[in-house]
Amino acid sequence: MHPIVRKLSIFASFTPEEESALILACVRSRIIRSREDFAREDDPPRTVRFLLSGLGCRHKMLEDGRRQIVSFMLPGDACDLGVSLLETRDHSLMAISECDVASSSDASLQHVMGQYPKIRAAFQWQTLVEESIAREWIVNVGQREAVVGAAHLFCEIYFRLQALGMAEGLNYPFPVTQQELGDALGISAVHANRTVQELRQRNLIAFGDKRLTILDLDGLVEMGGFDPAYLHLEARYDTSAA
Amino acid sequence: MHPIVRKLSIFASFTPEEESALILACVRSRIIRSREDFAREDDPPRTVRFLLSGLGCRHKMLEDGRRQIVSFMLPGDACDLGVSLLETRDHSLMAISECDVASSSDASLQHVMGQYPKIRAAFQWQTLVEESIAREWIVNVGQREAVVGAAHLFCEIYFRLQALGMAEGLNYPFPVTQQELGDALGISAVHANRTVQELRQRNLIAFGDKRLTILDLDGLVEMGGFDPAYLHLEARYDTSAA
DNA sequence: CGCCCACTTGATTAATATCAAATACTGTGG
DNA sequence: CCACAGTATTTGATATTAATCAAGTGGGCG
Repeated sequence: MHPIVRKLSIFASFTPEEESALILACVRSRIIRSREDFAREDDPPRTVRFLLSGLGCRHKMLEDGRRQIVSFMLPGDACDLGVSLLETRDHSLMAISECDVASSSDASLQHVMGQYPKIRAAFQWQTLVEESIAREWIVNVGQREAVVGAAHLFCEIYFRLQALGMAEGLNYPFPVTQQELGDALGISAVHANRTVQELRQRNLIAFGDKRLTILDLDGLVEMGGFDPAYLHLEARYDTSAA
Repeated sequence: MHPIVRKLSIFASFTPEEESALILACVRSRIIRSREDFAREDDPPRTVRFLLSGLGCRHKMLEDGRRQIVSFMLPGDACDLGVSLLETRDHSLMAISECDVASSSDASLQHVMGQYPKIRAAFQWQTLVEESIAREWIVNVGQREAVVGAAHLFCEIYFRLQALGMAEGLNYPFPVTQQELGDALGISAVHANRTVQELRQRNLIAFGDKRLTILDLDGLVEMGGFDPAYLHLEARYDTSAA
């Protein structure tokens, strides 16, 4: 199944016609090298991009060189939904692993959404979920201490991949450096290292070789105070109305 | 001007017909007392609400009693845009001051958006800006130290009010307690107090009597590393296409 | 082989939390 | 108007968390 369809199918099921409309709206696809920024702050927002494969992130730099990663993008995620409504980008996009990124014009997406209300709803759903995840990150970074926040993050990625049918057991590719992990959790790389070690010592995870393995899902969920409700992974759209 | 129209007018200008369609979509309006939660996590999302007057916030509680405020809502802000697409709420809404809150059914909003593409675009814009603000909060809480984050927050509120034409000089109503300020910045109430005091000593702000006064806007902007670009306050919609 | 980068470890410092107590402010009933 | 209770703010002392500095280990790869 095409990654975009797979992602939106979390929200609703699509007819073959809708599926092909979705897929046809995405034109070019190009390979982004690992660690390459494929959109920078202040870039004029033109095309709408979709991550087809690999792991990406959104991040913001500060003047003093600090950086905050504000979300991770998984296969099927749209990178710039609706961005034509905004004058400028407010954050950058980076490929963590090598990524396959498709592009689409905003016009053709608008056209598809006009024709298929369910697709419009699905993209709107994706935007809302993204926002919900951002709010949860504020909590993660603002309130949870390092070990707890790390556990929460590992759970988030696991549940999102799981919903895509991409979790291989309790083991998933997670090629982030400890520096990047720190940038996502709002802590230093050194502290990220100690944090990972603590989770390892508690036999909750294994992390290395660019993979994360959950050794004790219940334990990790409890440690992170994780409740998957905010990911809104249940299908919602009334398909009879299509 | 009606608060909702005033807010969306940041994005685009509306014809009288569009304005009245917008206003008519909002039915009941009720007064919420200060500190009252008017939506709780796990509430089933039914109506779409709009803040007409007062100051509100979105917040999330943790099991241990900690709380994170994840955004402030100003007059004209929609509280639950598109929320009918989600099964459950993922955060609560609280009135900080006494608030006037209007309600609307999702159906009637859908109808208005179907009829007036510009209104659809305006609500989409609002959702995107909200998400951008959430991302900036992740940075604020994750990377900036307390004084800097506080300065940044005070700038954010100022620029947002300014865009609504509601900043009275450099002085605006800000009836949050220092506990709430701490909950927004991810710091303790005691530290919030010392933080406020530092900003006062530097002659950047005055804060008291439920108002915030900016004594030195340039200084505050610099202290907070504030760049208003992420608020996306420039009108964008091509009105000739209406 | 040797270099580069990520990871690891230890020691010290800085930021912030927590605990505790005192002071001011707000509204209310008498 | 005053006394009072309750809440918010302020201050000080101490504890914890995480940052920084510095040095060492280890693997992957030209």
